[in-house]
Formats: sequence, C-alpha cells, structure tokens
Amino acid sequence: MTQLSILESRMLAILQSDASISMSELARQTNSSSATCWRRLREMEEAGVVSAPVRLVDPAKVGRGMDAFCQVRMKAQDADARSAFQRAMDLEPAIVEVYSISGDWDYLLHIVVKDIPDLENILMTRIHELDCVATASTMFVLRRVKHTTRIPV
Amino acid sequence: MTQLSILESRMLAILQSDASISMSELARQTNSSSATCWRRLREMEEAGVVSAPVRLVDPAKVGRGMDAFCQVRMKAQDADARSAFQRAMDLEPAIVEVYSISGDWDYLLHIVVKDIPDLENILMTRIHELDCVATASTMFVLRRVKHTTRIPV
DNA sequence: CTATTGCTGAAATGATTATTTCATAACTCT
DNA sequence: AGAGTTATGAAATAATCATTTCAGCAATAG
Repeated sequence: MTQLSILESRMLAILQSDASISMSELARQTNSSSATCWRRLREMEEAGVVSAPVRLVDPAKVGRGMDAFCQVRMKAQDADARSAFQRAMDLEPAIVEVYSISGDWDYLLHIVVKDIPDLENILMTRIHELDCVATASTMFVLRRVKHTTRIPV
Repeated sequence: MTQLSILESRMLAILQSDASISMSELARQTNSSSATCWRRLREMEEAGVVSAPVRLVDPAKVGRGMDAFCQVRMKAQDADARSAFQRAMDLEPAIVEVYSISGDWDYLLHIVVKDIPDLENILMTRIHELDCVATASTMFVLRRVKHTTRIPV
C-alpha cells in the first residue's frame, strides 16, 4: 500500500469508530458506491492495513479496573535474552502492550489487572522471575484520562 | 453487571478477536444457542461491557510508524489545570492514550506519529505550549514487542 | 409440593446485505 | 489524439443473518 486515497482515509476513519455499518451506509457517508467501498475494504484487509472487526471490552466492567506501567532493565541484551523476554510477555494476557524503548530503561510494559495483589503476582511470577531481567520499576495508573484505538488517517 | 458468566466470558474472548462471525457461529463455539448469544450480547452492549464492532488500523501501514511515550510534570494540579490539560489531550488525535500516574511524573502519554519532526511538532504545540505544564520527558519506541486490545476475561 | 418467574433453544420470519456483473467513464501512455 | 487499461457505480442475485415467537424447562419462593 503506497499511500491512502481520500476515500480510503474516510473509510478508515469511520470503520475505526463503527464497523457495524453496511457497505451501502459506508458508501453514503463517503460519497461513493457500495461496490467500490467493498473492493477498497477487501484490498486494505489483504494488505493488512485494517483488521477484521473486533469488539473492545471495558476492563473496569470485567474486573480489570487497575492499570500499571512497568519499566524493565535487562541484565544483557543478547538475542537469547530478548527472545526469552518476548516469550514471557506473550504468555501473560494481563500484559497487553510491550515496547522496547530508548533511554534509561529497556522495556515499557502496560499491564491490566484486578487489584494490587494481582499486579504483585504478575510482577513476581512474570518479570522478576526472569533471569534476563535486572531491575523493574512500576507506575500505578490513577486515572485513564484518554484511551482510544483510533489512529489518525 | 455483577459478574461474568462462563458463557459471557467465552463470548467476549471470541468477539475480542473476531466480531465478524454470525450469532449461530458464536453459539456453536460457545455450546449455546443463537438466541441466547444474541440476548447476552445485547445486554453486555447496553451495560457498556463491550463496544460495537470496530476495525483496527495498522499505524505503520498508514504512515504512523513511530511511537513515543511522554512523561509530563505539571506546574500545579488544581482543577483548572487538570481540565485544561485534558482538553488539550482530547484535541490531538496523535495522542492516543493519556494516564494520570503515581510517582515522579503526573501523566504518561502515548503518541503515534509519522517521524521525529512530526513528534517534535506535537510536543511543542500540544504539550510544552501549555501553561499548566512544567516539564516533559520523551521515550522513543524502538520496537513494538507486543500490542493487543484483548482484555483477559 | 406447587405456583411463579425467568431462562433456554428450535424454528419461523422477514429484512438486510455482501458480492457479482456489466456498461460506462476516467485515465494513461505512446 | 487514440488505443488500451483500469476504476466506477447501478442494478441484479443469491445468501445470510439478526430477531421474534413460543413451548418447554429450571430454579426459586411460599
């Protein structure tokens, strides 16, 4: 995918907020036709630009009302350590985002938990447990000020 | 919503990965019936437990291949400053997540941009520009190690 | 033990929708 | 300018699907 056309940008803006609308409604909102929207959407799906529809769960409503961010420093950054770390992250569903970052720390983790004991448990069993990890520092989230999955297009 | 039933948990686990399936397919995968799945889903939507279907865009495929996290310290934390800050965050679509956090900093921001000049521009015009902001420190994301919207249920 | 209430799922329904086809329009390249 | 290529949208089609109804079942309370 070289560059998004105006039509494609508009389609993505709409579908990132509501993917339940029909092709004809999407066509109406983009001044296009149902057939063209359908073809464009299929192309973007195949190119991996846009996902299949998903539903988003409100963590607070399902007993995951607490967020934390955890910064991690590694003992070593060789390939083995990195892949061991990655595997550990993939295994824990409460760790929803992991970024390798520049600066004083090696990784930044976003963790979604029920409460402090739950967090403590994940920190101990999933992070401090690892041989490759040297230190970790945790920030508690006091409030979700803004939270969106919409990427500007 | 008091507590999630087994059926509801299974439904959410599936719908967080793929919301394009039909009620009958959802029923099949949960050993339930189409009618019951339909009713449960409507209840969960009404209770705000689960969103309408949305599509997720791959930032790298639409020219937003760079992520940054920015920590912000405020001059003051009075109600006016907080609401001014919140308003500024809401206005900038490149800032996708904002958390009020414990510790040395007041806020943690997740920013999705095209490149460094783009990031610089947002930092200057949207953050340092604000009267309520004292200091900010930015971490560059080197790699997205893990990134999911699926909340464990 | 019985009455009541609420939940379940199979089947019916009725509408909506994705998807294809085809004639036309727009554009590209020589 | 004109031949060739590609994209467009209106209409047709063929399925699929959400939603309702209803009879039976389970659980609860009196």
